[in-house]
Formats: sequence, C-alpha cells, structure tokens
Amino acid sequence: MSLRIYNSLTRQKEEFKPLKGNEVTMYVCGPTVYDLSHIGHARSAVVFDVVYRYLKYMGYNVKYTRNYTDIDDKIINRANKDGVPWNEISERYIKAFDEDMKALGVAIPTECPKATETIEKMLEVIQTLIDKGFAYVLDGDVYYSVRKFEGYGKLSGKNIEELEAGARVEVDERKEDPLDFALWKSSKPGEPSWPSPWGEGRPGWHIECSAMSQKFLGETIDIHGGGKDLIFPHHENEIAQSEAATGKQPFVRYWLHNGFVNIEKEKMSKSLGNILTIKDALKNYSSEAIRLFLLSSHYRSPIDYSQESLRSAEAELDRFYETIERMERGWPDVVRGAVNTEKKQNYIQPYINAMDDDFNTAAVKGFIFERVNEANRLMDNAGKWGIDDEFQKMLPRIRTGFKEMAGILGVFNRTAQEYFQERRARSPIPADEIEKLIAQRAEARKNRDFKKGDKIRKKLEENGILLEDTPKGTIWRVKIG
RNA sequence: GGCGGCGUACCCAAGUGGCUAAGGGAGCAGUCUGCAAAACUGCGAUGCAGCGGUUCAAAUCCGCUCGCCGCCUCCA
Repeated sequence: MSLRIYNSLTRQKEEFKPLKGNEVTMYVCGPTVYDLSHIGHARSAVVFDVVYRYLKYMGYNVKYTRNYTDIDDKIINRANKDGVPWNEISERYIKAFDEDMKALGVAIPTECPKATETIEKMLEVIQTLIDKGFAYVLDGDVYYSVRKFEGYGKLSGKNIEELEAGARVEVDERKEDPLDFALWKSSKPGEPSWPSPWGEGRPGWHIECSAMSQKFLGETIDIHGGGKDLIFPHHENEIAQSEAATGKQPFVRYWLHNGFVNIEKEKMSKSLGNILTIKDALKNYSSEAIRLFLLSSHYRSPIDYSQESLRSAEAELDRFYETIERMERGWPDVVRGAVNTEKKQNYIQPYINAMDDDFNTAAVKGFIFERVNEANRLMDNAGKWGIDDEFQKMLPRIRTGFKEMAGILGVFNRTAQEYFQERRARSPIPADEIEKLIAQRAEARKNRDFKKGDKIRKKLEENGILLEDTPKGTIWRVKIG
C-alpha cells in the first residue's frame, strides 16, 4: 500500500507521488489576521499539521508554507473601528494565532510568510499577467481577465456562463467583465499602500498565495490545502493566476480541502453570533481533547462541536492515559522492552494503512482503542496469573505502536503523569485539601468505619472529584464535564 | 436555478463489492471490590434513509424518492 489522497480537482483518490523524488512541497492558506482565530481555523491547522507530520514520517523532505494574510479590507476596517494603525491589528492577531497554534500543538511550518513581505513577488507576477494579456490596468487597479484563461472553473466545477448568470456581486461597471477580479487595488488616501508600476496600492486577496507559493515552493507544488469554502473563488483564482503567469500546468498536483466545523448543529457565523474562538474552546477543554475531537472524523466531513462530542473526547483521553499509567506503573520493565524493527513495522501496519487511505485519522483512533482494550485484558490476566510470553511480547509492541501514532496525530503523546497532572490542575478543589480528605478516609477505612469513609468519597464526588482505591493506595482524578 | 456532499445503533463514528458491519461515549447485566471506581466479560444495528435494479455476492455499484447540509458573496 501507498499513500492515496483525495484530490478536489479530479474528485477522486489518487496515489501520491511527489513531483521531485523525495521532496514534497505543500502550501496551506493561513488566516486573515483581523480577529481571533476560531475553531474552524483550528481544524484546518490541525488537519494539515497531521498531513505534514505524516509525510515527514513517511520519510519525505517536506517544505511547508503557511501564510498570514496581513493586508486586507477586513484588517483596514478593523483598524478604523479600533482607531489604530492597520499593522497593529495584523500584528496583534498574528501573535494570537501563533499562541493558539502552540496551544494546539501545531508544528511550525517551514515558512510562515506575511503577504506584506511578498509584495515584490506579487508585483512581478501581476506584471507577467499583464504582459501575457491576462490582466489589464484600470485607473490604478489591475484586474484579471477571467475569460482569457481557458479552464477557469475546473476546480470548483463551475462554468463561466452560469457564473455570469448567477452573479450576485455588485458589478463594477469599469471592469471588462463582471467576473474579473482584482489583482491590485489602488489605495484611497490614508489607506496602507505600496508603490507599484500602476500607482500606490495594495494587493488583491488571491494574488498573495500565487506569489508566495511560487516564491517559496516553486511554480508547481505538490499539495495545496485549505478549507472547503476556499475552493471558489479563492483557489479557482489562484489556479488562473499561477497557471497563466508561469504557463505551467498544473499549478497544484493535489488539492486538499477540509470540511467545516458546526457549533451545536449550526453553522458558525457572525450573524448567529456563535463564533467559537480557539481561546474560548481552550477555556473549557484541554488542547489535547480539542485536537482529538478534530481528528475523530475524516478531515473532509463536516463535524459538530458540541459539549457531548468534546466530553466524549475527554473520556477517551482518560481511558487511554489510565491504560498507559497502568502499564507503566505495573510493568515498567516489560513496557519498555525492545521491539525489533521488522516486528514493529508489521505491528503498526493497520495504522499505516488507515493513514495511507486519505489520512483516515478516525480509523487510526479506532485501532488504537482496540489495542487499549487488548492491553487492559493482558494486564488483567497478568494480574491474576502472572506474566506469560504473550504478555512479554505484546505489551511493548502495543506501547510502541501508540508512540508512533502519537507522533503523527499529536495526541496521546504525553506521559500519563503529565496528563493527569493537567487534569488535576483543573480541579475545583485544591489538591492538598483533597489529599487531606483522602487521608481521613483512609484512616476511617482502616477502622472499618465505612460509613464515614463513604461520606467523604461522596462529598468529593459531588465536587467533581472521583476516588479510586488501588492496591497501591487511593488516587483521585477530576470528573469529566 | 447551477455545482458538490451527506444520511451506518440512543449519540459520535470507521467501513465504499465478499470474514460474525471497527472503535468511543451513554445504558443495562455480570466478574472484581467492604461498597465503589477503574478494568474485563456479556447484552445492544437480522441490518446501513426508503424503494427498485445490476451481481454468485451490495451499507458499498446504478436509478428513482425522501430528508439534511455546503458552495455559487468575505469566510477555515
């Protein structure tokens, strides 16, 4: 088996083969930094983070670029509203985005260029488009002439005539065709601007990605990702710009698009007022739970952010880490036993097959929990009858498999101690107070005063603390929800 | 109106031609426990929206119907 990826352009799964040997070039549309990032941005970032990690895991040398759109109407509007310079807005939200990414454990791409740092390349591409007759200048604006590009609509499955008929955009009468889009916008007084051959102005939205991908990754790139909503017009326009400018097809060999995040069954939108920022989500749930939730369905499907689904993710993490803790506490030497490479490869094959099938992280999660069950069963038996060959053999393999996948998914990758420490940090009652009550309960139990002991346990449970009596003493954890 | 997608148990979700339809959450019962918790075991879809068709064989392919959603405008 080898990696197969669903390509939005051809609408089918295709075997993945990089253009150049072992090197993979990948570009993902980053955020427009005019406000805090929301859970939808988180999904896109996490999904492509896993793609990036998996490609590296497979041994590819991956060059991954994710941009910041730091100049745009929305940023200017926000700056005017707040009464601050435009770049204060973009810098503020780039910082916020970086914090969010760090919190979610998203690896830093090879390059994170800002649009405003790539103006020169944009001017170059625009000039080429003008020279080749794909763009025209109008009073300091430059427009792309959509009809000149044969194949416009191939990604989104649209045809020009229908677009024309259904055009809902207010038509700028000066444009040669209502479908034409801006490559360069002349600036009004007081607006941020850069010098250009056509006068002071700023770039249109679509041109930046064509310019940045070309600058950092070359004229043809292997993978281009983004949310499904970017297919039209953004990615369609990128194709038109890039392929027209370079004369090379395809601009992108594999187009990947992730599905949306709904909130309690509703689309996230400003008008509904249900935008969930990453920071707000992190107030209620751990980053690992959020990440696991995001990877629990296939990346192309829509998913629903709800209290129930996030609690479910937390319950899964609890189950996973309790198993890990049990393994490492009970049989540390066995768990750390060596696994020979050939056996390991064999053993993790189901995981690899799932990832190879268009990054099926949900199936990977399913397989992990099959192994969690197996590990617990083995440990139950070992506890009863002692360890046998099967136990010696399987436990290290299971643990190794978890570690391999944890590195790719970016979840299940902590130690049990770290995990439970964080869970305990969310305790509604101070830890020392809990410890004190546990000691009191132990004393009562020693005196066979179970009534008193149970009362303490019940009181703690009412406050969200669960007790577990183990052979090695009583441990506590924070209840989910 | 055009384009695309989805509908699998109480909830989430994998499976897209062929073993008893993964896994998680919730629930019930049992083992363990002073009692619990955790863990384990068992129960839970005779069926994959409905109806037809193709096939030796379909949740999986084809057609129709119903329901839901996304894009077509800035949007991850």
